[in-house]
Amino acid sequence: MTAVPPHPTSADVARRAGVSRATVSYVLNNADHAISEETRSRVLAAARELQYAPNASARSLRAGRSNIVLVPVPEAPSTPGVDTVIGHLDGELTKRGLRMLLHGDRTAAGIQGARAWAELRPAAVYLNVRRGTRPAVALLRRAGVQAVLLGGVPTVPYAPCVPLDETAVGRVATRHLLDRGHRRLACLVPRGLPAAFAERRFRAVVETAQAEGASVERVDCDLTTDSLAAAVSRWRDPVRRPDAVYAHNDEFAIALIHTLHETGLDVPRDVAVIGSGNRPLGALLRPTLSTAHFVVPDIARVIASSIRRLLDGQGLDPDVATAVQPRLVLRESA
Amino acid sequence: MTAVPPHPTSADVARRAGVSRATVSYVLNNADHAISEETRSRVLAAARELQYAPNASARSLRAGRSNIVLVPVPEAPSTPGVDTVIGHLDGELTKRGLRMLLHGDRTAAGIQGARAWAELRPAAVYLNVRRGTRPAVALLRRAGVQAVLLGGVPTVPYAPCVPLDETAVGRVATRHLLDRGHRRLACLVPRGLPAAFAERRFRAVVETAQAEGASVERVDCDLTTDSLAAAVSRWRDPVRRPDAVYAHNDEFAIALIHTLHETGLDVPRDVAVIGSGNRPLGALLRPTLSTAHFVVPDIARVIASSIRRLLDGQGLDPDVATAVQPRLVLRESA
DNA sequence: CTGTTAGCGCGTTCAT
DNA sequence: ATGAACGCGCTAACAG
Repeated sequence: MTAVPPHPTSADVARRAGVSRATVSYVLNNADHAISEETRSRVLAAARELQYAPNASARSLRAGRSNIVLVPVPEAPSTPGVDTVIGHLDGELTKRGLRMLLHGDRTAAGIQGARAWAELRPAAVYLNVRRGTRPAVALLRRAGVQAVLLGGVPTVPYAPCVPLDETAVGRVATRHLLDRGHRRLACLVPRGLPAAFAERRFRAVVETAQAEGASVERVDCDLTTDSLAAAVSRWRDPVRRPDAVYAHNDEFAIALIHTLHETGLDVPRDVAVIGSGNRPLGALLRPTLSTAHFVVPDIARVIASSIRRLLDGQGLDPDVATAVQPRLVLRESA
Repeated sequence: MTAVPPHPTSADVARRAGVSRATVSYVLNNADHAISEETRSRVLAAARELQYAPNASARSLRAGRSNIVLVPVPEAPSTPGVDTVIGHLDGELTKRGLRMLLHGDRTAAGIQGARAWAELRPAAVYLNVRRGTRPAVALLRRAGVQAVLLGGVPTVPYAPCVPLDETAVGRVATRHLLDRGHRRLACLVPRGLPAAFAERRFRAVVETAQAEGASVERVDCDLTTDSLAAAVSRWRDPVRRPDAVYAHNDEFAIALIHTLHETGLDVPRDVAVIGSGNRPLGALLRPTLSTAHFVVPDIARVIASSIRRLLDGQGLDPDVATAVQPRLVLRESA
């Protein structure tokens, strides 16, 4: 019996089983190649005894490809928590024989990022279009990444895109407020988040409102009592008070409703409020919160299936267009 | 000028620059070996033109190690959102010359998981002790992983541990309630989360309470109006009412306070309430919420520095013990 | 001092 | 069921 080596390789397994490395390889991952049951079990036993784990580097170096889908961790918190999307995405990818790997560096982007991502030679990369610039995509392709899928807007011509528009929740919510006849709107613009994030959402609200001739008061604020109270206090005067507020997300919506109540204003009678994200608390607190949100499981599914399809030489999953539409949940607050 | 190859390798760069592959390698990553400025810039130019990205597989295959810290994505949502920990951890690891990679499969654990993680031959692995069983750790070590750091409890003898005990927030919160003289406690046990998670927290509360001769009513519930209303309705009778409630987390605490108010009970006069997590909303809604929470940035820092130290042949960061202590934030609700 | 040759690391696969 | 070559980057040893 051979001594147990520190880092067992397929050669060690072969030695222990008394066969060649080729045989080991065939037994472990090529069901096609016929190997006698006898040898087969000897190899498996040896592998188990040595706690052999194949070296992914050597394997993908030889194969020239891997089953890795690389996902750079998003830079900013997006509407549905990163947790959720990631969790669902992983499950969907696993079903399709792919392994998700999240790349830690949140700041990597463009060419710099592409170099870092390309080093891992993944089969596919899914990333936000803002980080997936044209040269970045070109570099990834040249490095042998078979599928580069971009998420977000704008849709660009140089790579397939899942047009997941975070500002869409703002548009949908605003359209609802307009449908209810509100013409004097306000929009919270949180300072805590990366500025561009809140800013884009605000602009989407403004555009949607202006198309109907409605006005939008901009309210910069934090998720603190003082900040919101300052904003709300001037709304005690009915002349300066908006009909309805888009609160950016459900946390701010809940905080805003609370602050309005403390100021003596009623929701939705005096001011309607709508959020985004469909957090459970919104369904519970009174008045219950109307909200616009993405359907995370559906989005994860179409992303995963699109990646699978791209690897198989097909196009995007046709369900993408409908899956990325935000849903409106109407409750008491607006 | 050479034609532009599809997957440029160091050989292509060498050809284009008119030098050997060895020279390319020296220029790109061995500052020690002297190369003339002339050649040097030719190589760099060639690399840039070809958008050359080295192959991490080939590199780590040759080197026998990598600078990758592999972190299997946690199975369950833990007290501080996975997002937060991950974000901070990445920053801290980057500072120390390490690259964080998150492994997608949430279900992988034990020997099965270890095999999957070992394939990537990371320099280090950080994972929860529940998934890092003794054989799993052994397999990782045998595969050449230099540092295996476990998080969570219990502390085990076969690997270094960061004793990050999620139930500690429950203990600290409960101790506070006891200090305030409350002896009839209740504890919410959410059904939504993986059962074991809520269960463990509950048991910690019971143990802490019993040590002082206090009782704990168990309240299984969801984050819905009906569920909480059902639990709270019987508390209208002062005889059956607890003095104080540990609500598992801030969302449930907020929901509970809301439900208590609707039932006509005052917080903290009739019932005190305390949560966990220190969510911003808790500081804003009235009554403001007392809460116990982990200091995420500190935890991330000691994990990263411990990994670095383990790789350098030293022991855990001595600050670990203090960093994992939960903090108590006292406000109006308890 | 500058640059090249040669061989390694590990798993896969073709041809024998 | 096996020997041998291959994929790609690193580096010790060596030559000019």
